[in-house]
Order: sequence, then C-alpha cells, then structure tokens
Amino acid sequence: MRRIVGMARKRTYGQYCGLAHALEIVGERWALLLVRDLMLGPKRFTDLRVGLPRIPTNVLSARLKELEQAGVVRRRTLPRPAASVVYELTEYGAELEEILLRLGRWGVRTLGEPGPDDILTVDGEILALRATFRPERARGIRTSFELRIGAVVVHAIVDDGTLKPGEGPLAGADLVLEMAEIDALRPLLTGEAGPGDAIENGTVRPHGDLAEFERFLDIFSVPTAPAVVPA
Amino acid sequence: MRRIVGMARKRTYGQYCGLAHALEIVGERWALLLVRDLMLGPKRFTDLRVGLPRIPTNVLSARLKELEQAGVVRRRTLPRPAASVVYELTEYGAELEEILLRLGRWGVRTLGEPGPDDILTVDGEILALRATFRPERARGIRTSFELRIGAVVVHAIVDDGTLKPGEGPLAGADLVLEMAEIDALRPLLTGEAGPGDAIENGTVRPHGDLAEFERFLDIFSVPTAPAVVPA
DNA sequence: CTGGATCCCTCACGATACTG
DNA sequence: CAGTATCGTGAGGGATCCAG
Repeated sequence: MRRIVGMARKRTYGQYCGLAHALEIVGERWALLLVRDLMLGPKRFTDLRVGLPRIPTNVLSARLKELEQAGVVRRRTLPRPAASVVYELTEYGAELEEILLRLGRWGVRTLGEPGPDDILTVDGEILALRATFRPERARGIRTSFELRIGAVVVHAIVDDGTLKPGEGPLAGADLVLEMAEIDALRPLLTGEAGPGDAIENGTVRPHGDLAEFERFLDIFSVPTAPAVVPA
Repeated sequence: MRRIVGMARKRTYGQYCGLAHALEIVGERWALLLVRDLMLGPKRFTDLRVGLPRIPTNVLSARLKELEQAGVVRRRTLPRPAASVVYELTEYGAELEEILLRLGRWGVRTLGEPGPDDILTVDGEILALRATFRPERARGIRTSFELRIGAVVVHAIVDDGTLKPGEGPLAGADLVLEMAEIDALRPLLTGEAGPGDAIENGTVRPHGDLAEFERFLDIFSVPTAPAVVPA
C-alpha cells in the first residue's frame, strides 16, 4: 500500500523564511537568467530563446508560467496589429535588479577563462556594463562608448552619474573598444590587467584616445580584488 | 552510433557571464540556504542537518563539496581534542551576505501564510532579524530584545546602529516578545499590522513596555509595501 | 514565422539504509 | 558523528512536432 505523503507537494524547502521563499520563486534553474534578460525590457518568447540558447523550450514555458504565477513576470498581449505576446517584469520582479547586479559582480570575480562553447550574449554584456558602472566616478562626466566583442555590439552613454546602456553600435561614440575574444574585457574590469597590457597583447583595440580608454576603466570596474580559488 | 556530444559537461548555462557563473556556484538547490546557515559561524555536518531538516544527507555532502571546490566554503578539522570537522564560509563566501539579506527581504514580502509543515529555524529567524534591521533607526539607541516563537528563541542586542543577534534567551532583555504562531511576526515587520492589532488578537504577547514594542518595530522592518500577487 | 506543446532520455534530487 | 551507498522519481535537456 502506498502512503500518501503530502499530495502533490511542489518542491519546497519547508521553511517559513523569506530567503527560502525567494528561492522557491526564482531559485529554479534558468529563472534568474530569465529575469536578467527581462530587465532590459519586454521580450517575446522567441527573443528569450535567442538570449538563452541552451534553455529547452518546455523549461522556458514552465519558468514563465511559474514566474507569472508568482507575480514576478507579466504576460501581455500587444494591442494592435502585432498580435504578439510579450513578457515583462512586474514592479516586484524589477526589484530583483540590484540583487542580480550584485550577484553578477560576485560571480564575475571567479569567472576565469571561457569554456569551449561559452557564449556571450548582448543581454549579458549589458548586464555587465550596468553591474560594473560606478556612478560616483561618473559625476559630471558626459561621454559615450561602443563595445564590440566578437559579433556582440553594445554601447553605453554616460551622463553625469547616469548610465544608459543599449544594444548595437553608437554613432559618434567617444571611444570604441574592439575585441575578438569574449574574455578580453573581464581582466580589465577586475583590475587584473591594465589598458597598457591589453593594447600590447592585442586583446583590445581601442579606437580613440588612450585617456578615454582609461576613463572608461575608471567608470566601469569591479570594486574588490578577485578571490583566490583553491585548486 | 552514439555521438559524443560534450563529454562529461557539468550542468552549465553556457554563458560567459558573471551572473550565470554565480548561479553555477550557488544556484543549485539548497546551496544558498547552506550559505545562510554558515553566515552565523562555523558548523558541523550534523548542525547543518538540524538547520535544514529536509535536506538529504547525500545532497548536503555534494553541496558542501561543490561549495568548497568553488572557494565559498572551507572545510576545517578542529585542532585538539575535538577531532571534529567544521565548515565555514571563506571570505569570498561571506561576501554573499548582503545579497542573501536582500533576497530574504524580497522574498518575505510574498511569504504569505505558512504551509502545514513549514518550520521556523533559529538560523532563519536570526537571518530575519539581520535582514530587517535598520541601522539608521538604531542610532544612539541601546536596547535588547528576546523573541520566543514557539520553541525557537533568539535575541538581539542593539547598540547605536549595530546589531548583535544570537540564539537562545537573553537575561535582562528590555523586551520579550512571545508568539505561538510562526507567522505572528511577519505582518508586523512588513507593516501589514500594527502592535495594537497583534496584542489585541493575541498573536503576540509582549513582556515589557508598549513603547519598547513600538521601538522594536521601528528598528526592525521591511522597507517597502508588500507586493500585490495576482491569484 | 511565432509561440509554444510533446516525447524520450538522462541525471539530479529525495528518501532511506548503512558504514567507519 | 560524519558521512557513503543504493535506488526510485521527477525535473531538466534536447529534438521534434504542431497550431495560429
């Protein structure tokens, strides 16, 4: 005879705790990466697939339903003629932003070299810009950058302590940084390498002033030193 | 014929992104709750089991190994006569603290009623105290509280903007709050209910001044209003 | 083409028993 | 006390299929 233990108990931690509950909402696999991509604005199902190439579609469906159910994501049907469906963060979901940026900064410090089939996405790179942006160092500064990392092109407009990142090129950018490898930028942001090193070994080709390059690295950086990871 | 796809590729998101990497480290099930419990100091395997009653021991083993491997947790054998093993956070792991507190505050706002077999742990309650503590409201204040929630007893010593939480009772506490239900405190911290309501309906029995009760609620609270969750 | 649903396989998780 | 061993189940991974 089969004992009915808890009838259809969804996976839960069984703790009455804010953190445990948060993890039940956004702790499932892919969930926070989904939120990351939605931080940049409403997206369609297919857009999300493009940003998360390795997510199975059934998992994407499931996560969107769960996040919608939890009040993190809202599913909206576009009005006219589009007749398309977009997913967007609710107010509540948008409040994860600061947490994701911090978690991203924490994780980037042990990121190491990219694996053979690690990819860089536009959304990932824009997150990196937002996560490493130091408003206090951008006070009174007005400048703009374009970053080309392989096929990924993003830009950033800095204006007196504020940052407006975006995808695609930016005409008239004060500095263009061109890189072939997806891990060319990380050592610069973490302080492991300086602009001189990067230019010398050819991982970064700056189009613009060297001073502008240094200003970029001043405005965008990860505060603390990289952690030492034992083998 | 079988195609060799990626030989022993561990579960990865395939993105060169700080957030994705962070989630590969601490995004597995139970990992962040483990870190939460270790935030309170070194613990033995069995202590961790007590704090996380529903974690299978093999999963606990696996997580500890993974976190150790990732440089988040350090396994240390106690010197003399104990001959015991403790796990503790590394510097790097300890830097997750602010993130966990924020995530806890985010999650508590949609926590709702406890499920039938939701439990409250001492560690969970201490996390709640730390997460809801508002240093700016504790400036120049020196007081102490003891909380009894069912069998869980914790205390907090507030001294001019600093908080020292601990487990167990506190002799000479300025205020003792006694509750039978594990969800008696949450509505007070989120502002859904006031001290008057709680005393009237008997969910909280304060031993001490009403003014002290109000001071407690001023020092400990979740800033924003609870989110509206659609059915 | 978008926006998914379905199938099948694998492996991580969950429960429990067992060992140094 | 501090885990390892075993085994069943279900969530995730990957490919394909289908409706509007």
